[in-house]
Amino acid sequence: MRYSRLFGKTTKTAPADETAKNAQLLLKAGFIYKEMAGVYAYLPLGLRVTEKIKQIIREEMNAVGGQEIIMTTLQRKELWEKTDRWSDEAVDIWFKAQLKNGSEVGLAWSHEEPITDMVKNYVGSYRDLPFCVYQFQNKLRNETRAKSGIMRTREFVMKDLYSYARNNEEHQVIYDAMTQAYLRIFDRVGLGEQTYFTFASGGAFTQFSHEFQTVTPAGEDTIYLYRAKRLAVNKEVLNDEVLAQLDLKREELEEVAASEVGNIFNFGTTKSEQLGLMFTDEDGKTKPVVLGSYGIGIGRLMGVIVEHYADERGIVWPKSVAPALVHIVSLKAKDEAMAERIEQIASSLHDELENLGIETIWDERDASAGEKFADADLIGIPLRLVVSEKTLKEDSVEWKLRSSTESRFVKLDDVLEEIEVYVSE
RNA sequence: CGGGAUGUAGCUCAGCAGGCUAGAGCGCGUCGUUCGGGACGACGAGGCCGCAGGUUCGAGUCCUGUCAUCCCGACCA
Repeated sequence: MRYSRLFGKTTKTAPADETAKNAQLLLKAGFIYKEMAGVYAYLPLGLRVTEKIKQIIREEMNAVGGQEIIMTTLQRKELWEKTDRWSDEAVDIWFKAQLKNGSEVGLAWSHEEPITDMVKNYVGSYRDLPFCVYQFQNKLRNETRAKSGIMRTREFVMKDLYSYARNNEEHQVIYDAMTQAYLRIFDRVGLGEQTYFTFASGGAFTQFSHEFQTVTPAGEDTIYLYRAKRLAVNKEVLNDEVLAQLDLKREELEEVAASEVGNIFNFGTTKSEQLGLMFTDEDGKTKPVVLGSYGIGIGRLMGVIVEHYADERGIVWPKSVAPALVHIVSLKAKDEAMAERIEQIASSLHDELENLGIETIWDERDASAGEKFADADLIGIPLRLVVSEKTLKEDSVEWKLRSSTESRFVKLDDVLEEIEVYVSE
């Protein structure tokens, strides 16, 4: 991708009405556009990152048997009435709309009810179970106060997976597999170290649900860490009884701010019973299906990655989710022949990398070195290669990782091979 | 939903005891000089001063309303 053709521009100043670091950086770097409070559009660079994150999640969900679908944004009122969640008193974040004929519809804030109702059409026998379906879909939530940039928004893409099992034992096997898959996901996007399996409020169905909380000052939640066991307890459920149950001592816990990047629930059979999702078991008896729900907010996860890795110069993307892996910067030269050679080397390097399937941005603008470096630092692509008079005099390019302050020269003859090694690491 | 603050150029902001034709920096365009960490000069384009109403000879400036944005709190499967 030629930088000069890239849709989206960097800016020197961050918008005054954004204070969250993630949104300031993503706006300055041209990854997102703010449509209104808590509603952001994704530009090419931002979209690439979300697609990388989604692909990682997709791979892990598929690996534990998830099958991807996509539900609808418009939802039927009657389904939510069956579970007593249609009224604004019960769920205060509803967006609702009307059809031309006057009937009310809901705009999806969750898909538990519709998906479970749909599933009824395809489940009759124990032979149809268990299974897991998931989607990446917009959630619309009429939050009274959006905040923290892209961390808490009114419209966002969520991966939500739903598991349907014959009994609690079967459900638990899936639940545990999902837990492991989630840990792999957070590990792969670069947040494994600081993301904790956290005991949280379980709602009406079970004592606990489990959250995946990433430790960050930008987080809205307060959790208590038990680092050695890689566990945490959300403040909302912390009491002596819970501590005893989990075999934790209060003085061993560490209070930190964290952001909830994932949440998994056991719904038991309550919702199935409310909506009439039953199956005939081997013994010929009719039983309710055991339901589990597993969510990850894509935008929030992206925001947390930005918050965690950014430095004073800008964003620093982990390789796994970076919008591109290589950022080529070609510099100007006084000498016309030299300028032409720089252009030619940079251009062919760019083409060769793209042909190898290595996403590359080439900053070929007629801009000063400082400006290009500043933009490269802001955008945060992992590997920066400079092609200039200085480097070509040594038949080299300058190799610098965004996460490091050091740079070195790599011979033109070796650079492709070194990049391939770097990319596959 | 309660409290606080702010709306002036694409962005960051200045403006005033109410008074000439509304300003700066950045960004943008043209030309020239520069050329490895956001260079410099010249010229230029760009404004329903959030919106509506009111007070006044006169409103970006005062008053009322309204909309929007941010922060704190409440809320948060």
